[in-house]
Amino acid sequence: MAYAEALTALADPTRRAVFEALRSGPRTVGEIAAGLPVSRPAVSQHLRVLEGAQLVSARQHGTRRIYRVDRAGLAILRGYLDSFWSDVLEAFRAEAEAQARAASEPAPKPSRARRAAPKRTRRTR
Amino acid sequence: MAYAEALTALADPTRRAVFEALRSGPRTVGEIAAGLPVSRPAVSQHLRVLEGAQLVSARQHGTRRIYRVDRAGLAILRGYLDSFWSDVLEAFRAEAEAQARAASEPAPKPSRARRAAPKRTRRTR
DNA sequence: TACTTACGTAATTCATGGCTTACGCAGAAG
DNA sequence: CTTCTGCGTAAGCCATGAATTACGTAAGTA
Repeated sequence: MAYAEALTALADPTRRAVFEALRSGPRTVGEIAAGLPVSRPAVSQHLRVLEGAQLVSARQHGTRRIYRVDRAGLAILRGYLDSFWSDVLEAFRAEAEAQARAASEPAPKPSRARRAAPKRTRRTR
Repeated sequence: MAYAEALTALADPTRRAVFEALRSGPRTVGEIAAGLPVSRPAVSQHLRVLEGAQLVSARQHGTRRIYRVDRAGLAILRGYLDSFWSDVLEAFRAEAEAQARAASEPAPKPSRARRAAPKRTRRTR
């Protein structure tokens, strides 16, 4: 379920901008903040979230922290989307096949019986 | 920039659950809501957001609306991550090469001059 | 025609979280 | 040792948005 953190992290536009700032290579916090319309502490907070999602990692170099993209979070996210993608393709295939099978059958009654009505449970909260 | 909407849409856990409910095939709004701890209107609102992100699409069938995964949004998202991934790999390669070049040089002075200090602009908002 | 089903939409409430300022701390520099 | 730089953290404010209830509507059904 690690992809959840990555998706949450990348949902915010500013945080995505922080992430994109590291796209072309490592940067310090100050460098990242200098290119964005938010304060440096805001960038620090975003970097913490990104780090928690394994999307970035940091190394201390003197008094400055150098952040870089961590491929782990990206790999997790790509893996999730890939599995979803293949599942969807499989579902499409199965659906098309079922439809083709139904078209070649005599249809027991022309009545509009689409689908067995699922058991309905009361939903309140 | 369409990937932004997709990321925003998939950031919410409930909305992700709605999306996942369509992973194995088309479903009606009521069916989706029956499997989730939220009300049916909530599911409707989530589906609207997902539709705006091109992650799902709907077809009317009598009185019910059948939602299914739209591959467009997924493709956009995967494309964004893929391009980011390759950029990151390229940045890593360039960095490793620069580091290897620096290691084989005489190093003009053992002083700790790491990097040219970037122009500092006041940042407040 | 009246009733029921399966929705979408509007209005409202309330929690999440993003941003700021203020502060503290480690490391380099003098 | 003192000063400055670069950064993380805390507290507080405020906007965004997720959920609910109430309502309206179109399409099947009796």
